[in-house]
Amino acid sequence: MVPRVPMEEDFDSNIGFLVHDVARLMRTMYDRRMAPLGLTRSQWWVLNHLYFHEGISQSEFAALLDIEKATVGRLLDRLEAKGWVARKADPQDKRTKRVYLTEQVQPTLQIMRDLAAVTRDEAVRSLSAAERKQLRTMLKRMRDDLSDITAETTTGELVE
Amino acid sequence: MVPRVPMEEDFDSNIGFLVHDVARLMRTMYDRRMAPLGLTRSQWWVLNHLYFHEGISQSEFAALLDIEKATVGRLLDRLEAKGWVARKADPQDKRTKRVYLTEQVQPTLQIMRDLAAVTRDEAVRSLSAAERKQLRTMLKRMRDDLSDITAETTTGELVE
DNA sequence: GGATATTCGTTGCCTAGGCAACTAAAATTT
DNA sequence: AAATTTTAGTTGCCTAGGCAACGAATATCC
Repeated sequence: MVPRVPMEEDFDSNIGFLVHDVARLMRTMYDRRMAPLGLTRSQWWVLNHLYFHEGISQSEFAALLDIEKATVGRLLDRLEAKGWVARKADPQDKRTKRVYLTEQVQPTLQIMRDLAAVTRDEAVRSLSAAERKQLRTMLKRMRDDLSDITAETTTGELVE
Repeated sequence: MVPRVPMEEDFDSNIGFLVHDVARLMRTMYDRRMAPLGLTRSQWWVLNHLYFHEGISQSEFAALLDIEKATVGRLLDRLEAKGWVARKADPQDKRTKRVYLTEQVQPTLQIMRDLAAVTRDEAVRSLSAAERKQLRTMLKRMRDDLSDITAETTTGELVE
């Protein structure tokens, strides 16, 4: 039996939709600002992770980013087309491809980080330092919980 | 001059990406659970708003949801195809179409709300009541700030 | 060692969302 | 009143993301 919540008051304060909304607004802002550089936020996200995990396989990468292999593959297609990323065959395993950053992406990466910082600051400009810290903590806990649940329901029974 | 933040430590705690991640995980969970009912979260979002604003025009609707007219239009296409929504011509203005819920969507709406509540609870299950309240407050402030900035930069000069 | 499982990456098909360009219609200016 | 501008909605093209199915390659299990 699910607890019934009165929709009318809960509507605008629904955490799910608030998160969704804030994420969408931030994404749009990032993307709009980064568009002149020909880079989306997701692409930047990929490049940044790659910076710390050069030579990772696509499957490992998908697990790391917690997105589908197909999504990673297509993100890499676009990045490779722009010459920012290179896929190299693994000598041990003919199935796997390992991913590397190219030289020419480095300057772009730096600009991106700076632009991202600006946008991020705008999003949290009305939050105090203490609030930001709290927010981070809460979001991390939510993310970790959700990751666990996703993992459970993906690899096994659904909800019951 | 943009302040430089060391990426390594900031990476996992980047509020922008945390929000993005949590939003994605919640969306995926919602959608997965709602898939058997043939409804996505965005569609449910639209239907729920419509419940409180029957007869709204598509442009007003886009402004209300803070998404593009094109996006609203296509969401309505799918919902109309499923018979959950009806577009009717405005008698005063031949350009505008007004949107209404159909009868047969009502039971689905109720089920959706219950399912959504379950998923939402899972996402915040490790947060105390006080924390949830704080989180809501902060997210609202972020959303409102971002909305303002988006409105500014959309209708006028960019960043400078 | 051969049959079966699993894994890796791709492809196809779906929704969602943004931006830009367009048409029709209405509103405003001159 | 005619010309211009604005508005409403659609369409096209793009990225992102999920799920499912697939072929090739590897692992595992008799």
